[in-house]
Amino acid sequence: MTTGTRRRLAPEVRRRQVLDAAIEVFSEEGLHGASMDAIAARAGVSKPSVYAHGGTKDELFAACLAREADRLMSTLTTAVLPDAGSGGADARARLRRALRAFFRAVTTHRQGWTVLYRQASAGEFAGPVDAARRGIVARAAELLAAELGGSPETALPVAHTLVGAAEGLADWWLGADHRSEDQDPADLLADMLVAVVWPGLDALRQA
Amino acid sequence: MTTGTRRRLAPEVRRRQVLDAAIEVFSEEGLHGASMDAIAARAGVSKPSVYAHGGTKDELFAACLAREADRLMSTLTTAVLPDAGSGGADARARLRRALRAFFRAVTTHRQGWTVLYRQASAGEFAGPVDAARRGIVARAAELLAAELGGSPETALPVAHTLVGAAEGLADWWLGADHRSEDQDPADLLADMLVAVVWPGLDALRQA
Amino acid sequence: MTTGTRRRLAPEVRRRQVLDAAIEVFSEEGLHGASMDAIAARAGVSKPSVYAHGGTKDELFAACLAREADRLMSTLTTAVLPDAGSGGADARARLRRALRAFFRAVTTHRQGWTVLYRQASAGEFAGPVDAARRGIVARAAELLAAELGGSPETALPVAHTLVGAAEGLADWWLGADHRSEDQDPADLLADMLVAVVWPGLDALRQA
Amino acid sequence: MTTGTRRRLAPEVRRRQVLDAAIEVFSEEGLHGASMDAIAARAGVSKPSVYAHGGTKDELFAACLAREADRLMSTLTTAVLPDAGSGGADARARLRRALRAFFRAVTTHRQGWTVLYRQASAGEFAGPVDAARRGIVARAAELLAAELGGSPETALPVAHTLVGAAEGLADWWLGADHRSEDQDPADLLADMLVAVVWPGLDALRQA
DNA sequence: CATGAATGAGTCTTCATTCAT
DNA sequence: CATGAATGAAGACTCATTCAT
Repeated sequence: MTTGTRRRLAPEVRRRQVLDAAIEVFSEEGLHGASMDAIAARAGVSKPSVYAHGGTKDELFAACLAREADRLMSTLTTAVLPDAGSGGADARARLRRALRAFFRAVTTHRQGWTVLYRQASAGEFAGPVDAARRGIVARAAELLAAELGGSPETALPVAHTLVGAAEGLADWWLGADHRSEDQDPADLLADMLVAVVWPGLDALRQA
Repeated sequence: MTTGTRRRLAPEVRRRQVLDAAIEVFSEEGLHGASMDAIAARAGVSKPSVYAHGGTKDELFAACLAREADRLMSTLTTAVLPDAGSGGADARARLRRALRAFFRAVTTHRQGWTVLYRQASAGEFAGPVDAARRGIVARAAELLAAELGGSPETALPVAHTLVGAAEGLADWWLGADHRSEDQDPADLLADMLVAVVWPGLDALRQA
Repeated sequence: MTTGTRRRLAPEVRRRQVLDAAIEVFSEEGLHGASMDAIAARAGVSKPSVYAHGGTKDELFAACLAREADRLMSTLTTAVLPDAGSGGADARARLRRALRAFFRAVTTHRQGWTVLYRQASAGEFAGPVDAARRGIVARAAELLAAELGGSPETALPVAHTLVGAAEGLADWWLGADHRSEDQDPADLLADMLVAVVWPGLDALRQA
Repeated sequence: MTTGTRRRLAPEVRRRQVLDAAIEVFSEEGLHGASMDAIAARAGVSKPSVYAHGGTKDELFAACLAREADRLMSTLTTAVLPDAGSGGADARARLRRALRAFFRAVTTHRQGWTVLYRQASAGEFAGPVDAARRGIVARAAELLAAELGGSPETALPVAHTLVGAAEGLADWWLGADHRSEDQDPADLLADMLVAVVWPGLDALRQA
């Protein structure tokens, strides 16, 4: 209808179209608030196509969840990879780099993880959502343990604290108009968060 | 149905019943996921009674939101009131006390604010929800400004960070089974959070 | 609530209050559109009082119907009583007098019969409504038969025609703004209708 | 349900099915009395189909109204078209022809206009209904003005009278059992009405 | 394959009616 | 008696899902 001809696209391309549209609509309307009609319209395809390429509404939501979780996870991992865990004077810099990656992901891709996972923190999807979030936090805990010493398990509450803090700060930045700042927002936010938490983390390490 | 007899109760009592049930169900199922039938059943009244005492679904949700926001707000305020803002050596203790109040509220009343406001961070209720959360954070910013010096505006991002961190830590504690701990969980959590953030905050104050 | 004290009134007075309110509301909202709540509010009493004095909604509507039918019926009868049926040169004058009475009733008491019976010309009340209307037309047929000669049965279609014509003309007058006319509207309308139908009726009589 | 198989039909066909059913049910039960369930059942489709093809209940009712008004209007216009307005000796014949068309339409299609428009002469639809009826009467006034001379405005009350008379007479015929008459009822009714009103109209013309 | 058309199931909301005070 | 409070039943409307083309 949009193109006049109904073009046959490769299945993976269609699937990506559908997922993109779904993420947008889920982010705006919430899990229950989003309708399959709206998703189909946003994707520019018919409703049966949505079912063909995205499956049931629940499956579709789960796929969105998984894709955004993966995206965030790989962003973090990539940012941290180089010379991780060498301890010493650069630990602060490495934390800052990881946080900057997180903030960049979140501020660039607004409708992604942060918005998405909140929709479903209760209800039928509480399980998968929690699992995904715990995955991310677990990864953060591993990194922290490498930097600060100690086992990942003891680092777990600290990781939760850190991720929560980062989300809170990102919320603040996303909430108001900060578009005119000349600095890269990710840099700014990473600096702010490091200033607040690094002294405490450093002290924990030495304890 | 619960009582078998159809008892006449004072309107305020019934309203409380309905609000309590609504908060439970909204917490479990989400705004759109919750049905008025479920709320009526949970409250042990008929659906028309829900409408009579709680109004429309939207009004009911707004009322739940308002009640929990008020509850949390007054908890915080009460905890902080005594000898606030005297600066100096007790600032750390006062922060700890406020955090303990927050954690107590959140861990005691699981289905309260933290769970509730996330349901509606997008969609039709994004506005009210955000406003409520911003109110709480603004209060935190005032307290921080009193302790650390500086204007509430500059304290705002720090407040967001702090609230986010507290929520993250609370999530961790609520997520797994920590019921057997012998210490008061609120104390434990407050100690943990203070350990992470106080050094940084202290440094900010002196800057 | 209106008076502060709930005054005990004689049952008939209460019943009249209720019926008056019911006629108003039924006229404005229609049979199904009117709610017992609205009627109670309009009457200034509580809903159980409406039931106590007016009975079920159906009974109440039937009572309204009956009261307005009676009112119209007696208006007509009264107008026609003096020296009815003397035939001859005054038949035209007597027809005019009856019509004037009809128009006066209808234009004075807008929310009465004309509006009311149309609400229910179909549905559960088709029967009673039709019966009431037929009663009125039958009375008209009797009068016509007395004037024009012939049996009431043969006069029946003529009576239907006449009543329909009167209603149509009344509709016209009620529809637009004719408030500024200096002549009594009932006189005007009666004259108009007589001008159209009398020659034909007169011819019928002689046939 | 009627067909057993769920057949795919052209939208216009389905729309006609739905409109036909709606007119029947609205005629029988009234605007408020009719339920969308009943309309769906009568049409032999599911409720969502009614919404898909007929829209909201209000829209559906408006569509029924419009269709019946158009049908009646075109019937009248068609009947009157040939050599209209030539005045003189045939005016009576032309009036008779128009009335016969009206009566044929009304007696053939019982559940049409006459029944339909009364349902809604008050309430939310008072406006549209009145407008539609006024359209018909205005057309009648034009015709009358062409025949009798004078402007359509002065003919308006006469037109209202005439339409009302025709409706009243039609009511009489529809009310009782006249099925065994050997004459075409439309002819019979037109003759009766012409006998009553023509002399008066003729006199008006010469005045 | 892609789609317009169709539907069963469920949601919010209101109403006529009746207890218990 | 008059009433506020309570409810069973029903109605308008929407949605996720699937045939038939």
